[in-house]
Parts: sequence; structure tokens; C-alpha cells
Amino acid sequence: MTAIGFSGHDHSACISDALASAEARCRENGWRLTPMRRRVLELLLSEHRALGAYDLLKLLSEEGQPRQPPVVYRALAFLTEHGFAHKIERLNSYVACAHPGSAHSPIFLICSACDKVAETTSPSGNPLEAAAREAGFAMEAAAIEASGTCPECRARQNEPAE
Amino acid sequence: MTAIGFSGHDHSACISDALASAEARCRENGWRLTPMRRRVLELLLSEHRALGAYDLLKLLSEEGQPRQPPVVYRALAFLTEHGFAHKIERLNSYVACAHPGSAHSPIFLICSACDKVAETTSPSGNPLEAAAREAGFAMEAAAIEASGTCPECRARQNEPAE
DNA sequence: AGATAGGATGTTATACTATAACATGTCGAC
DNA sequence: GTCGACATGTTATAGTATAACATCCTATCT
Ligand SMILES: [Zn+2]
Ligand SMILES: [Zn+2]
Ligand SMILES: [Zn+2]
Ligand SMILES: [Zn+2]
Repeated sequence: MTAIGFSGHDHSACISDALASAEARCRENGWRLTPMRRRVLELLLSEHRALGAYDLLKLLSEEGQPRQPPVVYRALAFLTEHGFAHKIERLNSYVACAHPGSAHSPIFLICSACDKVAETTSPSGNPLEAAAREAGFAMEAAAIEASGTCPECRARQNEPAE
Repeated sequence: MTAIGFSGHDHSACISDALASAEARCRENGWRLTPMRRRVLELLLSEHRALGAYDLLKLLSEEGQPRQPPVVYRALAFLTEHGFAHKIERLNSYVACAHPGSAHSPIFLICSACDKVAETTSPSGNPLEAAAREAGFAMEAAAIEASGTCPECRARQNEPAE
């Protein structure tokens, strides 16, 4: 249950795993991973960074495939509803899910220096559940977003002399 | 550390405590709780509900004190920077802090039926800190927002027959 | 009191984020 | 081939937030 997104990892495996998982889950459930939805997912997967809807529109435009906002927002709605992507509320933007396939309540670690977003998951019996139970609150969904500095950016700050 | 916001409590004490605390802390720190800032804080305190900037503008207008968006956004910036209010990212709106005066990392419980927002705080040594430490991430701020149904709305649902 | 400087507010315009509403296209079931 | 369901295309607009500059207020120094 390590955080995926910051340190060296096989990112091409990230991408191919996520795409394969999305295809499999869509096939199993009768959802349609159309070219538009798949393209948006690929763009989100390209880096562990959150992209806004208008960033995606710009990228599509640069590929010679200009689209209007509702097109991208609908693709994002599909991806987030089915757990292939998450919205980062703090940034009004979207990241591909780093733990595809499993139901999970994600925790995001957002680096304010390099904008990378790592995703990890809550251990069970977490204090949010405890707080909710204590308050008699029936929790349905939770968003946990932390801002700070990632290991690489921290290392860079500690050796500023070139 | 109980959640403040849902169940019966002395809400007028909420309001007067928060205002007194804000005045005291501003006096101590040389911050200026101007009439505009104080009025916005009072509006946020009137209920345990998140208000958007444009809701506040509408309320001010209805009081015969119309203002432009930057005025309210600046008051909100002052209040959030100094811990008198918090932004609820999920709702693009703002609540008065229910634990004024103490440094804390709040947890919000947002009722999707009645829109009330309760604020509680993380116990120390919480797993978010643990996850951040494990990832080598230097956490600066965290936003924890849970959606669900509050005790009162849950009770109401369970006895729907009038 | 008058000059000055910092910060708070007033005002205009605009950027950024998201969705409503309706038209058109695609594809499989019948 | 037609029908229905769903996906996308298109236009317009709603909702959230800030840049930039003008003005005002207040505390301080002279
Ligand atoms: Zn990766
Ligand atoms: Zn970083
Ligand atoms: Zn109260
Ligand atoms: Zn409720």
C-alpha cells in the first residue's frame, strides 16, 4: 500500500496496467471505453500530475482534435464515476487512478513544488471513519488531500548549491 | 474532540465565542478585524452551513450593502489565512471555524441532505501523517472532507411516514 | 495640523471552471 | 430498415475567482 506517483517506478507499467484494467472492467460491466474516453484516460496517465479540463482541451487541440468543454467533461464524468480517475478538488483538476480495479478511498499527496500527485489509500479503521461514527454520520464518500513537498523536491531544496 | 455542527448545541454560544476569539486574536496579533471582515464572519457563523462567495454577496445585497466579488473574496482570504474560516473545496464554499484559536487540521462532515457541515479534528498520529511520512512527503496542509448523511437527516429518513 | 505610507476597500474588467439544452451520429436489437 | 439507447457535437450560459488600478482610511512622524 505504498504511495504511487513520486519516486522511481516503472511508469510505462503504470500506464499499460491502468489501460488494461480499464478495458477489462469495462468489458466485464458492459461499459463502453470509447476512443474519446480512452484518449482522455491516456492523457491523464501520461504523468502523475493533475490536469484540468481545459488543459485536456488544449492537449486535444494540439493533437489536431479540437473539442468543446462538454465533451471532455463527459469523458471525465465517465472516468470518475467508474473509478478510472479522481478529481482533485483543491486543484479543480483530475488524475488517473493509481489503484485501478480495487474499491478504495484514496489519499492524495500533492507536491506544491512540482505539482506531482501521489495516490495512496486509507488503512481500514482510519480516524475519519471513527470520527464519522462518533458523530452519528453515515459516510458515503471522502476526499483526503494533503499539500506539501515530495521527496525529490525536498532533496533538491536541501542541496541548492549547484 | 466531538464534531460541532449537527446535534443540538448552544449555537448562540458558538457565535459569541467565535467572535470573541477572533477579536482577541486579532488584537494580540495586530490584525484588523474590520467591519467588512467581521460581517462576513458573522454571516458564516449564522448557521453551520457552507456559503459560497456569491451567496455572501447576495446576503450583503439584501442587507442593502451591495458589494463586488473582490470585496468578499478578500474578506474570505483574511478569514481563512488566519484560521477564522475554512474553505470546503468540494462545495466551493466557506464555513466559519468551529474550533477557533487552536491550530488544528480539520475534518469536515458534509450532510448531502441538509447541507450542514460539522467540523471535527484529526487525532494526532493519524494515518494521513503516517502515509505521508512513509512516502517521504513533507505535509503542510490537509483537507479532509467526507460526504454523507447527518444523524438528524438519517432519523428523518427512517421514519418517513408522517 | 499637515505630510506620508501602508493597508483596506471600491470598481471594472476578465479569466477560469462547469453545465444546460438541443442537434446529430453510431450501433446493436428487433 | 427502423427503433431505441447512448455517445458525441455544438451553442450558449452559469458559476467561481482574480488582475489591475483607483480611492479611502488610519496610524505615525514632523
Ligand atoms: Zn506511474
Ligand atoms: Zn515535487
Ligand atoms: Zn453552533
Ligand atoms: Zn443533514
